[in-house]
Amino acid sequence: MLSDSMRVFITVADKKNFSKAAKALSLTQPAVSFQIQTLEQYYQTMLFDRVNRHVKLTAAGELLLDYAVHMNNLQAELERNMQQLTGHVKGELLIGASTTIGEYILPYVVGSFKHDYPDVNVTIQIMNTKDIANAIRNKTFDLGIIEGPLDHSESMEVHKFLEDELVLAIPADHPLASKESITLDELKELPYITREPGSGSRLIFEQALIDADFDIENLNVVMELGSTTSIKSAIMGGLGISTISKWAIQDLLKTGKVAALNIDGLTLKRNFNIILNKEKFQSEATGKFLDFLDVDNINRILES
Amino acid sequence: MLSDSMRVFITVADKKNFSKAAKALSLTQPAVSFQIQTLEQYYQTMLFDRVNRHVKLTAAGELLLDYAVHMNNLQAELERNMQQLTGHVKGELLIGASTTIGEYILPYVVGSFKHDYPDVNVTIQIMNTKDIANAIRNKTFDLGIIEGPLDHSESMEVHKFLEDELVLAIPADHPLASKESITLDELKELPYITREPGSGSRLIFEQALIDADFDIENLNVVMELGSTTSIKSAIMGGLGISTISKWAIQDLLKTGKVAALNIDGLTLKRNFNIILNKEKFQSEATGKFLDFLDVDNINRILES
DNA sequence: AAAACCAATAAAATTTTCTAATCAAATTGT
DNA sequence: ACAATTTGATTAGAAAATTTTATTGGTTTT
Repeated sequence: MLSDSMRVFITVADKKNFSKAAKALSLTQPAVSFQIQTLEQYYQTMLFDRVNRHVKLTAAGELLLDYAVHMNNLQAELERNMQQLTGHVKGELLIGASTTIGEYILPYVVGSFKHDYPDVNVTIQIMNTKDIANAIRNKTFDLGIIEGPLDHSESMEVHKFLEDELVLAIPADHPLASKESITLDELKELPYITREPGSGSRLIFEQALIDADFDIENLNVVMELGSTTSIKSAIMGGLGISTISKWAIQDLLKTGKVAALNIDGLTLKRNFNIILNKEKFQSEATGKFLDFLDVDNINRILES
Repeated sequence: MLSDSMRVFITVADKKNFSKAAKALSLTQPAVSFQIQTLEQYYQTMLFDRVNRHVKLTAAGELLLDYAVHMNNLQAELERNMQQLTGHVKGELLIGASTTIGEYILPYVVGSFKHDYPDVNVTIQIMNTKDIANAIRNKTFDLGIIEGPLDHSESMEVHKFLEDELVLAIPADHPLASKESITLDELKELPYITREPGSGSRLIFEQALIDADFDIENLNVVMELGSTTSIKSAIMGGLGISTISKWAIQDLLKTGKVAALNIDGLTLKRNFNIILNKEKFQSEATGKFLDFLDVDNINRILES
């Protein structure tokens, strides 16, 4: 166990700001000031230059940080070994996830995981792919699950997760609902609800249309909505139809309220990917969660 | 900085006894119990088997000790680097020394050292060579200074320190006091005061007599005393003469109260040696003290 | 069987750490 | 230039943690 003052020091060095470090540690700023002063008195030297607007490590601060980080890593390693030895897995698990995964898949997975490992505190943060990648790079998050691929980057580890497929969601009482698939010509006639520009689902759909030499202008777009949930509501309200992740409409499919159709000639598949920072020491909780993300296990969970 | 509970844990693991660890840490036994319980609750496992009469590390305890020691070493290294960087040398310095060194040389050396490094807390413990060697092996002491050589041992580092010489101390008003040296025949007639059997000085003297083919029985032993100081008093009281380290009678020589004579045909020289544990990380205080023990420096100090 | 040893526990005292409230200095925006 | 904002230091009081004192119960030793 590292001393508290060291943990505070590492955070300040990271944030370069006493107040922000305090927030990150759930402390008040004076508490942080106090801990840093304690260290500075102990080592009889300034650890930070309090220069306008931000603080900067002194040479002594750099030296201390070096050792502090090293000790912190040792501590993490110890923690993992101890949990493996005793079987008591615990700690924090921070996951960054894209919308569909975070809203429609992870809640069930985490529920099941918490059943097996009740002392692991799981936090799911829903963000876009770029922010997730950054948080993984920073080691702020333990793992990320993104929709689609990641621009290649050093020190990132990518694992395939589930396969996703956009399907055409149609209200169950719609005349076309009984079909297996429809053609692009049939699609043209239907009132289509689209996601906002830049959304991953929209990009996939439009790219597939381009690949199929279909002019997007021919779509009968009746509405643009900013979230999967609002699109689902709109479909249920009979306002139109849309292409949407099969995972996002599991509930509606099960209760028979919507039908999922394929569109002839369009491939709307993509992969969900798990991303990790190779250089981050993984806690036992992260390790167990990764084991848990095994596709067979996930299917078992999502079916029940 | 290691947390307090870790420091307590290391001590208990070392002493295998809560109460003794408490004493070593200047705490009470319940405080130690509390710290260990805190760790055990944190890791959700027993760290010690409380078995009759002593405590024993569990597997989890062994694991923790491993990391605790590693972190402790890192901390010591950090401390040294920080002190080198800032120039603020401080901390504890525990020295084990043989009698003559501890009583007649080190006090002056330490006085001078404290002048240069006031924040280093120096403790001199006077013990016999065997105990000093053990304490160095245990890493309980930072360095030892012994009279005579050390039975060779792995992981021990030996440095030559000052040269010592036993001289015949005679009251200044004695008829022979004006001579440079006396013969063994002359010595036979003088009332000789001896140290207890097993004493280093006595061994050296007797070995020299054997080497010179002189029968010890021929000595006119009038008294046996257990310390250098008591022998000095006895000599001053005119009760007899004795062979004694030249360092031990510096004061009496300077004030002209005794004379130091050589004995023809006897070599009564030996070396003081500094011993260190190669595997112990040396603090900056130890490093600076070793620099201080440079022979030229010592002579300078002892002359003033 | 009595004495000695050892760790656990409970409650009180103490020390350490934290928060709330303010302050002063520096920066930013207008 | 001036008000608003940001940032860390300071101080007093509150809260939390650690430690001590005192005591108990279980072993082992004598």
